[in-house]
Amino acid sequence: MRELGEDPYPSRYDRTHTAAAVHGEHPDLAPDSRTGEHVAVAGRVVSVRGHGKLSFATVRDWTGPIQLMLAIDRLEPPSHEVLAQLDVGDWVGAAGEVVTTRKGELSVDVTELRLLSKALRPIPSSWYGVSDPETRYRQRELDLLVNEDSRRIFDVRFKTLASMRRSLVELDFLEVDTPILQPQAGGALARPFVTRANALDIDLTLRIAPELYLKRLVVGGYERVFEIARNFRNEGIDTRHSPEFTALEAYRAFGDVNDGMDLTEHLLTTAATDALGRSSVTSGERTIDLSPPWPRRHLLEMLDEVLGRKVHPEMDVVELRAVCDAHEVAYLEDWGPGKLVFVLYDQVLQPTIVDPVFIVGYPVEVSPLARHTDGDPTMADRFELVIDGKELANGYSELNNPDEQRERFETEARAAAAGDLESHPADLAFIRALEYGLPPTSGIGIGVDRLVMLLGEVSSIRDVILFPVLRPEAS
RNA sequence: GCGCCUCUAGCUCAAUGGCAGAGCAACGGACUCUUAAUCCGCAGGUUCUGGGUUCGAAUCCCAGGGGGCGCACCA
Repeated sequence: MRELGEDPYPSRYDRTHTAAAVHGEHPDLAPDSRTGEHVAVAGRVVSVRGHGKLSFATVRDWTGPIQLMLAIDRLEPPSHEVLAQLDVGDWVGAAGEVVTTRKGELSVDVTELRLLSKALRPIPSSWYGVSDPETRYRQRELDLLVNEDSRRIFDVRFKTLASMRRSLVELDFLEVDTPILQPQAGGALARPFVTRANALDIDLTLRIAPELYLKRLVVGGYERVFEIARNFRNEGIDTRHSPEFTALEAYRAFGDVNDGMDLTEHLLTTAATDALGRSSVTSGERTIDLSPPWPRRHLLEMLDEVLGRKVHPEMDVVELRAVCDAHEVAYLEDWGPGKLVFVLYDQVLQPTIVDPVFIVGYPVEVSPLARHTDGDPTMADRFELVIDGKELANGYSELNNPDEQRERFETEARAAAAGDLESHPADLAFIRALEYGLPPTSGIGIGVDRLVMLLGEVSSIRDVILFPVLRPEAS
């Protein structure tokens, strides 16, 4: 191209129409018509069908494909040379009249074809695509370029995020951003990544959850806040866990656990409609109905049904261990009764749930930041949303009594001191904030990646994260 | 972390101990209504890496690397 005086990487192109706009303006043209309308489109060449003096090419922009008709006697110089050198994968701009072919396909009858960027590497076969998972994850740009289904999944992801953000803003929630680098991890039980701040000569941890900072903002007077937070947990990687993942957390002053369920249901059902245009998804052989309202059931009542007997975190650990044994649920010696009740739920009850259910009431022992239930100090006003056997969201009436919070933290700090890498020392700055007064508050957290997995109908979290963490390629 | 599977041309895949191949893409040519265009021609390899067994290894064995899946921990 350079020999012909054509720059293979020009600086700009004046596009007048996207592919979708051309199709949108001419939905029902009869075959072999001419519109007299001239447009300039631009996109990546995905297919070329040459016929000597007449060629067809399909270019795709981010709204979809449009066909170019390239008749040698209507092309103006230097378009002939561009066409002669054209490869699948090149970016081109094409100007000409909107027409339909004899077969009826809407096309641009090109008079000027410009090369916008040359593809030096060949694009994989459009028929077979790229299926090797390693290539798809390492070279996501190639995956997106070739695989329609990959584009579909990320379309679902970003529509879901946009929908939830829109819903929250409409409800007067303020989007905020809180620290990712934190002096001390908190807000969840998880092993953090640790990094070094040279200027301060201290270690910092990457956040495992934004929860404590968001509640401090509510103390500061922000009555409705949310953050779409990238969290980092230094733990195992599998089809449901990524070292970095996205959580949506929202806090609303003066609300309780029921308001949290209302909000969660609203956000998720709206997102499903906005992203998919329907309210059901499939998972393997099963069809999951997402239409509201979703049932709200008490945890202990459901456990009673599935276990055939009552359990409660007030019971003796020996008795609860016997229940675990009877259902082949493994446990550790140092687990208290609340943790045992929780694992019975997690192992026995949760996998049986398909359609959405809000399960309400969790042991305080496994809910260190949730307000305890009035009249029962061993249970917390907390819910989890379970869909298709998986936890998609959870939330609670926030614990705002600083003395009780301090006691809960001290329990966790003892575990940390005993060597538990997922437990953390008491966060004294958070306790101090509670001492200034946190109003009654409803908080929720939604696992965005898992939600997108559900809506996008894929089974690996790597399929919903653009660039998942992988080992570096060998040099 | 442990177990199982996998790695061959740019992509998708054959070849199961006996000359490393096909389709698509690329490259050269023909073709004015194609859309997985068609036709003719041509080229394409560290079979992930290293070692071993064998007359002979993509194939069998050992070690290492990447990836996938499952189990354990977690959301």
